[in-house]
Amino acid sequence: MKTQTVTRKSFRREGEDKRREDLIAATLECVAERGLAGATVREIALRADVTAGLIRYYFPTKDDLIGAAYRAVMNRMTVQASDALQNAPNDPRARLYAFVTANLGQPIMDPNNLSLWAGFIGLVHADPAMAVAHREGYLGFRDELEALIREALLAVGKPAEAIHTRRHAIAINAIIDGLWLEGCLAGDIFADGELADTGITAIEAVLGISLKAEGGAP
Amino acid sequence: MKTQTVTRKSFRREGEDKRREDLIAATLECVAERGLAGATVREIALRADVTAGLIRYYFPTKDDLIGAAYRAVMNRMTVQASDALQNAPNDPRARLYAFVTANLGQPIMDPNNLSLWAGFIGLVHADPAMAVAHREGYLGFRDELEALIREALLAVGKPAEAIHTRRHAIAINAIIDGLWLEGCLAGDIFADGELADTGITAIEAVLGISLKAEGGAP
DNA sequence: CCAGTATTTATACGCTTGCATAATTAGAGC
DNA sequence: GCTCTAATTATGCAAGCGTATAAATACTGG
Repeated sequence: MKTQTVTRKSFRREGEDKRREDLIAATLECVAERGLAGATVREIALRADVTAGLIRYYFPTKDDLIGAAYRAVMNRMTVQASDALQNAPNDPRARLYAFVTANLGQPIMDPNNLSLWAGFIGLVHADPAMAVAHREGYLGFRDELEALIREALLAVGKPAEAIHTRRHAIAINAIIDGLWLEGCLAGDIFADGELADTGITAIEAVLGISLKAEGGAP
Repeated sequence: MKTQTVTRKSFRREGEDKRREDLIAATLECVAERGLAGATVREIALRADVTAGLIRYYFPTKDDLIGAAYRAVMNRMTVQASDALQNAPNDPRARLYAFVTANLGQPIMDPNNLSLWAGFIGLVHADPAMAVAHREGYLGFRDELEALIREALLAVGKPAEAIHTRRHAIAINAIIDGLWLEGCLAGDIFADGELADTGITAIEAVLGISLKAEGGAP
């Protein structure tokens, strides 16, 4: 008769996609709470209720997991912004308005997102693969923004040549990024909606059109 | 007769300030080249041509050294921007112009600076001491900017009440931060001076005044 | 219900890390 | 030139890291 001296952790088998998602989610939790350095394989495994060895079964190396997590964050923010567009009215100016305010409010403007983003950005300079991942995300965002800007300009009968819309996209992207940063880092010193409001006002000034009321062109 | 079996590293005693500066400089090198994770006490000591133990003689803990390095970076950027102000003409609008372009050009807009900044920002959320250091730097920068904005507005006879200048400072700070970010991350895809130019144009639009030519008020 | 396999656990190894502490030495002051 | 002390080196340690690999187990298809 054999006594059960040690008990092995019971477990359930999960689909590959589910596990990957869980592991990425656990990684994001770690980074958000304790910085990139706090995202150790053991801590990640603990949060995912899994043993450390399993991580390597799904991700060849820890850096692969980290990279996947980065892409997940960026993708999530992109999707959230796109969702706001889906629910926006059909008017081009209203769509640009919705896009901007979505990026400057919850859940995109969140300290956790910034921690994640900053931790990864710090690696961009050293890791070429991360650099590629980042550039793609940045250009994708800016292109989407530029399209919105063009349509908004055309809607009020303003010229919208590529040379100008590119410049506008660069500037407005900067406004969004900058305000997003400020809000993530010190959201408590701003009134609710103040940053989104500030962003809209600044963007209206840059484009020379109104985004809220009717009638922008003279 | 005693043979010299092992040779001990020869060294010179240095002043406390000099050593601290050297150690901070070595830290910044490490972070810039290989990210925050690459800044280990041993690597830092190597670059400073010193043994690892000495670090603890000047900084109680590694985090203290990291924090000091962060403050040094921010301070350096602040000083460089202030230098640009010193050499600027006395006209308020020219001074704001100089401040903006200085922050959006070399040596402030540099990938290394971003790596350092991002690495540290990633810690802000987890480490209260870093959070304090950051907030002080941020508010200091914004206050300086707000003062420049007020003077520029007054110079052209525009109203410059605190409620408005604060908003302007928030927006323009965002423009500068956002463009600085873009330039640091992907400076190669922009023409020389393009970002500074874009920034000036956007800021002029936000304030409704010209910063280059004479005569801004109607 | 049984076998086979993909998934998961468990264990261990080698390395690096930050930090402590003892031994040494350069340089200042008398 | 001697002495004393503060600055520096050298050595070691315990903890935590990522990764490798073998053993165990839950599920799938027949």
